[in-house]
Formats: sequence, C-alpha cells, structure tokens
Amino acid sequence: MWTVSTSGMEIVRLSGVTPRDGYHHGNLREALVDAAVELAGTSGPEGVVLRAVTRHVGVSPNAAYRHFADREALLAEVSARAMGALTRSMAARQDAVTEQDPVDRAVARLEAIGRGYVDFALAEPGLFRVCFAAPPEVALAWDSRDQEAGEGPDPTADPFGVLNAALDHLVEVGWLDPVRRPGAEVLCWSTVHGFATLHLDGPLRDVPSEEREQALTMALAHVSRGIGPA
Amino acid sequence: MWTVSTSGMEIVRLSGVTPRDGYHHGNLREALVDAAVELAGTSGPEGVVLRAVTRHVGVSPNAAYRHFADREALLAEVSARAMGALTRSMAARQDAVTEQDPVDRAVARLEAIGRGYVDFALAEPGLFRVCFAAPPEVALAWDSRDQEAGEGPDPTADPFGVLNAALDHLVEVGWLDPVRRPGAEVLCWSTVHGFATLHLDGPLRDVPSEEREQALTMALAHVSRGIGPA
DNA sequence: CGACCGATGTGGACGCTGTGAACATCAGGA
DNA sequence: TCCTGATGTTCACAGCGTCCACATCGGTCG
Repeated sequence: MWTVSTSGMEIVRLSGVTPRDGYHHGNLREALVDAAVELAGTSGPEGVVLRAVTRHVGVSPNAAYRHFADREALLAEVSARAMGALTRSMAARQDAVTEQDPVDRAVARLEAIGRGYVDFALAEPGLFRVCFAAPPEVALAWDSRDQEAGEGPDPTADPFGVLNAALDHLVEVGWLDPVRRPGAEVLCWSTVHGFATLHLDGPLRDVPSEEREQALTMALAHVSRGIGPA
Repeated sequence: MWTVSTSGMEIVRLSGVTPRDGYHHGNLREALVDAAVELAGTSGPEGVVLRAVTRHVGVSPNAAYRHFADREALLAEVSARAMGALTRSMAARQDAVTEQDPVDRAVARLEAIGRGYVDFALAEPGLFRVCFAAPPEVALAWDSRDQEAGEGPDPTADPFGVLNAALDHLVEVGWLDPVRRPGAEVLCWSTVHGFATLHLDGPLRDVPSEEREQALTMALAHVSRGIGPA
C-alpha cells in the first residue's frame, strides 16, 4: 500500500504516528490534530497545511473533511491545544515560586505568570503563534469566561483565568488596591503579550536573549509598580 | 486591449488608478505599491495577493517581477508605507496636546503617543497588521536605529524613534528618573502593542469600544505610574 | 535616419494549495 | 444476509506564486 506506481518511489510516513492497517483509520480525527500540532510547533499556523497534515497521517487530503468543516476548523482545534500548553507553562512557573511571605509570594506568582507566558512564546514560537490565529470560536471561548463561571470548567484552564486568579489573590492579601483591580488584567496581559510578540515576530526579534531577559525583568517590575501600592 | 476573447467579457480596472496608455506603464512600481497598500488597507497582509495587485493596475501578474524580487519584497514596501502612517498617527496625537506646564505636557505627550498607536491599529487594522508582517529588512531598519543616529534621517521617522524622543524629553524635564530610562521604551511599547493586538485579532476583539477605551486610559495611566516618580 | 539593445510587459506552464462531487469500502444492525 | 450510514478515495477545479521564453518599447549610437 501507499506505493506510487508511476514512479515506484515509496512515500514515507513521517514522525512517530502509528500507521493504520485497513481502509479505515480508527481515530483519524485525533491523528490529524496530533499531526497538525506537530506541524504548527515547527512552522506555526501557516505550517498547518491540510494536504501536509493528511500526508503525515497517511491519508488522502479529503479524508480530513469527514472530521473538520475546513482548514480553519482544524486550526481552531490546534489553537485550543496550544492554548492549553501555554496555560500549563504559566501555571508551572507560578507553582515553582517558593517565596514564603504571603504578600511577597503573591507578587512573585504574578511575575512568574508573566515570565511563563513570555518563555512559552519564545520557546515554542509555532505553538504560541497558533494560539492567536483562529478568529471565531476560540475568542468566544475566552470571552465566555465570566458568564459561565458558576459551574463551568476550571477557571484556571485558560491563560486569562490563571491571570485573573492571581490578581484576585493579590487583592485578598491586601497588596492590590481593589479600586485598581479592574483593568489590571488587561494591563498585565497587554504588556506581556506585546513583549512576547515584539520579540518573537516584531522589530525586537533580533535583540539578544540576555538583553531581552533583562528587559523582561524590568518590564515585569514596572507592571507591578504600576498596579501595586504606592 | 484587456478583453478576454474567449468570453468577450471585459475586465474592469478597479479604483482610481489611472489607466496606462501603451505597452509600457510608465511607473509601474509606484502603481503596484499603491494598489498593494489599498488592498492591505482593506484585507491586511494576506490581502496583498500578487495577482490581485497586478489585476488592479491592469497588468499581467509577471510584470511585478520586473520591480520586485517576489511577493515578500512587495509586502516589505507596503509595510514601510504603513509604518509611516502609524508614525504620523502617533505624531499627530502628540502634537495635539495643549497642556502648558512643561512636565504635565511631556507626560501627556507620552500618553498621546500610546493613544495614537492604539487608535491607528483599530482604525486601520489592515495597515497595522501589515506593519508587522515583513521579517527581513523592516526589522533591520528598526534595529539600526541607534547606530546611524549621527546623521541618518529624522529619528522620529519611525514609531520607535517617536517613543524614544518622548521618553528622553521626560528625563529632561525631570519627571522620569534616568535610572529608569533604559527599558522604559520596551515597557511602553509592549503594553501599547499588546493592547492593540489583543483587541484587534486577539481574544479581546469583541470587547465593546467604550469599555476598551476605558481600559486603554487605565493601562496608559498604569504605565506612567510604573515608570514615573514615586 | 535606421539598426540595435536593455528595460519592461506578456503568455504559457508547473506545482502547490483548499475544496466540491461522486464513488469505494467497511462495520454493525434489520 | 443484506443494507445502510460512516468513513476514506479519486477526480476535478480554480486560484496562487513563480519560472521561462517571447514581444514590445524607448533611447543611443553608427
């Protein structure tokens, strides 16, 4: 199977995806998303080429249309997965904070979140880019953050949820003035997101990593200073 | 000319581009960039489709290759123009500040710059996006900001230059602690850039404009608070 | 004045893409 | 046992960026 008779050249299936045995794949949908995530990781959103994805899985291009409306839909799925990875990166950094004093700890955790965000962006540029490359449903998912807060899934399941939780905690420990709480999320997120994108794709992409790290430390400190107590 | 004989349907030339008279165009390069900018304005970088651009100008697709190495090169040109527009938007807002007190004025001018940045992004989404969609030379142009500062063109010719000038002025008037000056550019730029992209393409794109404006005001205030005097 | 030549624009072709329509193949229930 | 719905394949189409050979011009030099 899978031998092109005209050339006699065998088409090699890439990566560690287990080949299927028969006419039907078994769980093509999963396999397609896996392959797409892999491609996105190395080449970003535009690396998620439908025909390339199906090629990796060893299936015809149109097979994908049995599981996704179009390329956008597949990309949205990849985006969701990438967002999960981003969230885990942030959470991991946050949990690694060892500070004991409650207030210092809360502040350190906020900065750790920011660092986790930027580090993920620079360590996994492809996945980070794919996070923000799906117009419709992902945005809705993020926007329906508050409405279904009552019983929805873990509010810390997305980056925004993690950030909000950290800020809420800063209010609890008395470091963040409640009057300054609304809007703080946007400020933090904007700074960190802008920092990441400017250094990833933007005009600051050639800044050496050492200098970048220093700038990040300063930026995070400035943010804390901007929202924190006088 | 330009009548498809097979169908007899005349191909209409779009927009206000003046039609050429003969075999040669006269200044195709300019015309192509104009058309590309127009397309970028309505559809962003991916709207700059080589064949569409040449169609608008009324020329064959390959004619573009006499003036640009490839689509990327054309896009870079468009990007440079868009960057100019961004810069003018920022400068315009800055110049509109009427504050009299030197210090207050300098602070107000910084915030005006940020507002000009975000406003341009939201008013001209296509052009804004195209600003950051050209890997090679644009980035270099921005990076060679300081080196050739001696006699190069107006340092306020690009967004980064405008921002730096404003920050330098804040040091001069004694508002910005010189020790906090380095890194301030990145902080300001990151915040404003992140705010713009999150609200333009990102998860915050559906935030109503009123709420967005309020968030921007708060974010700018926080930035000032972050870098300003205690 | 006329021939030539480099710059510029054209036509056709190739391989790539996403996607629609019709057909093939299977697994499981009547 | 047959049939049906789900899943995968094949063929086809239009649009894209780009290469190559050819057409057409404006200016320069004999």
